[in-house]
Amino acid sequence: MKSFIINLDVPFNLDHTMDCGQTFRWNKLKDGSWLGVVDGALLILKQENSELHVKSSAENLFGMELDEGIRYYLGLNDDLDTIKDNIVENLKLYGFYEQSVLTDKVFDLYRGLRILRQDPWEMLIEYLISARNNIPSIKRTIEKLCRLFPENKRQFDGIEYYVFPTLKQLKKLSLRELESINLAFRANWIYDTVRSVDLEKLYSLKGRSFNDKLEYLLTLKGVGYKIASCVMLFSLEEFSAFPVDVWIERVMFNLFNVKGSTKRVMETGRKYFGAFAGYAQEYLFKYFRTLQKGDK
DNA sequence: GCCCAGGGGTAGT
DNA sequence: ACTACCCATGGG
Repeated sequence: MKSFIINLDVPFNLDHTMDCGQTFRWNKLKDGSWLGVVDGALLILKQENSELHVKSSAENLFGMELDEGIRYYLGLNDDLDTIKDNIVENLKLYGFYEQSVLTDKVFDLYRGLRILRQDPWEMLIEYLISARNNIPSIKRTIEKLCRLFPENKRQFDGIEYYVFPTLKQLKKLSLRELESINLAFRANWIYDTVRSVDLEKLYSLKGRSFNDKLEYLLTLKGVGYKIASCVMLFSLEEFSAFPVDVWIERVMFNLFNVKGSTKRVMETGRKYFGAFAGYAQEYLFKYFRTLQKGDK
């Protein structure tokens, strides 16, 4: 058990980061702290202004010292000002002045929202579950999937939690067992994908080109442009990836008057927002979704 | 009962 | 390459 404080020397907002739709396994407690399972460890994070209070069940993370591992996971090394400027300038380059003003505003509104460095295998399965599904239901189903493996149960500081199943574990599940946790038509996809995915290949995609990443991901059953983009953006450090879901579809019609196939809208977003289109996507997703829902 | 949800596969153009 | 339709389930 390790407990310490990270002094934040860059803009960071824990609530925005954990509650912008990029992750399904972080949960907020009543006292304002966030609970998550990362690299097999339970992390408890609580932000108090520029202090990030950390409790961890493990001594290190991703083979790094805990402090360094958490900075990496939270994307604290990303230069948010440079990223915002890049996006805003790119929009102006294409003559989208009003859109650049809005994007600038949203970046200020949710200042400190960062893209996490999550696990590619976990993202692949979780976003397969996300297809034509709603966020509360996605979270419940992921939790049920973890609980199919009692051996994955861990305990720390009086809190019980489950680590995400390995490929080997999911391979052992029959189609019926997958269907038993309400995966519906997604059960077939997961059944096929766990039998065809090459994890070594998947992990090696980090550092490859956008097209190389996309090409491989699209070979997996149930993975189309949207899910591939989520895996790339949230776990393969592909910040030009631009996931288009029903919300972003509306946003893109709103901002650029484009509609049509996911591919077409995605390509438009990547072009107009530029190298960090994925960052723009996350901020806009949170902004428009919060607006429509009327909560918070 | 109706509608929708961080979509994708397929068959038909 | 693009489009229309279907896919199961839970929650409002």
